Amino acid sequence: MAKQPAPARGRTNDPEGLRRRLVDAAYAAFTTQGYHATSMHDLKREAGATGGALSHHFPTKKDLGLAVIRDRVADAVEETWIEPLRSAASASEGIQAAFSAIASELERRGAVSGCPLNNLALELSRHDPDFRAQIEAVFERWREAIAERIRADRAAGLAAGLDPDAFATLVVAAYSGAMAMAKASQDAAPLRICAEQLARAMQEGRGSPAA
Amino acid sequence: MAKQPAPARGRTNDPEGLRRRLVDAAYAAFTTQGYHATSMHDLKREAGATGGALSHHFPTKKDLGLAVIRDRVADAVEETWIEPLRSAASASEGIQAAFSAIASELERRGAVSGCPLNNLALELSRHDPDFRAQIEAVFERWREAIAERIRADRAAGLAAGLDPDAFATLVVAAYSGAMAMAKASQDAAPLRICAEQLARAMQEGRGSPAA
DNA sequence: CGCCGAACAGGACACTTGTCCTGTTTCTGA
DNA sequence: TCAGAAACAGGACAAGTGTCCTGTTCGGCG
Repeated sequence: MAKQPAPARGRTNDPEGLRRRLVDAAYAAFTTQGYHATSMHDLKREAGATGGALSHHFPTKKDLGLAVIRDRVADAVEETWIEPLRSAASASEGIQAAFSAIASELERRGAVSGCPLNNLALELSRHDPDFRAQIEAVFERWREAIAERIRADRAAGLAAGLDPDAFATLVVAAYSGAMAMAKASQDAAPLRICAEQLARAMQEGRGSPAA
Repeated sequence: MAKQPAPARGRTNDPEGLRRRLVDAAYAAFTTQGYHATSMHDLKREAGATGGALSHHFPTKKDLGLAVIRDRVADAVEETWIEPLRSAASASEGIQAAFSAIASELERRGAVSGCPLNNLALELSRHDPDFRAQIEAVFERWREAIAERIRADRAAGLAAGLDPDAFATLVVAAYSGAMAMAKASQDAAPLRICAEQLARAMQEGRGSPAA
């Protein structure tokens, strides 16, 4: 008499795993389609999760969005920018390597979804103060990593004409903007062009210190 | 006996006026909150229009979005970038003027909503091919105007070391990216910093022609 | 073994979304 | 003057939206 709604025999509790699948699905969807353009229903389906599970791990959509920025976007910046900068022979080479790797990756996959951080930044910065704070922190970490690398070069006698903080801001801005142009044209050319222009600026900046 | 639903006595047909109010409201909302975050209901209320009127002028939301890009975003780029470039004494001064005017405007109003073109570009480029084509056209017109101004300078013997097209790409990218950073930090500083770095690059580029 | 909280199932819920439809009013041209 | 089209009113509509709620099951601990 009592309803027995499919015993769900194979279920096994896996909090970390399910949470990871949810954040992965959300990261992919938010950074390609956008935050508002992605529905919770799609995420549930993509991650193979039910409403109850989703609600348990992330009570609101905003919680999921914050987790995406903190756990995925920050790592993406770390992986594509900060690590290459660390392992390169100079700031200039590290910057070129980062640009080049991403441009090649875009050309390989044939579509440009844009910079994950930038995508979420423009959509959510004014939407919610918590989002804004998280995003700003990632931008700042990125910028500071580049500036620090330039300072290291200066200590070694390179790039004496560059203002580390100011030029790092330019690098981040040029990359973000170039990616926006690349997304609009669905072509990696703006990235390659900006990389080359930045290289030229750094090369000329190797002279005497700035005013 | 027959229903007489408020005779609406004061009504006067004003197609152009109502259409303009609708596009104005949509431009303001799309560029500050975003396309998907803005509802048709809000736009109706803001523009003082009814569903019938909105549906008459813009059958779908996409039609309204395309009108915003074509009739407002393109004009905004014209006004804030192309005109200043035309009236300046040199490309460098025009670029500085554009950056400076916008940074001052942001500081005056105390909030950074971001570059209208960039906001819509990141949200809609991958959402719909028609949007992407419109946005790409605006980007290209913007970039080409800068390149053309640099070519004019070269013809006059200035900035001989600059590649007009490549540097114009860098300018557009730096501005777009700086605006994204400004939006995330709610501070115009990235704009001013990038403007100064671009000025330095142009100054150093006044030497011998590039390789 | 018994137990209890965490993990998850599955659907109800109220609300909003964009679009469309039927009328009514205004304007233009013949 | 008088159709007839364009401009607009106002609400209906289905299809979603995000969130919440009541159960059921798993897993560790005494």
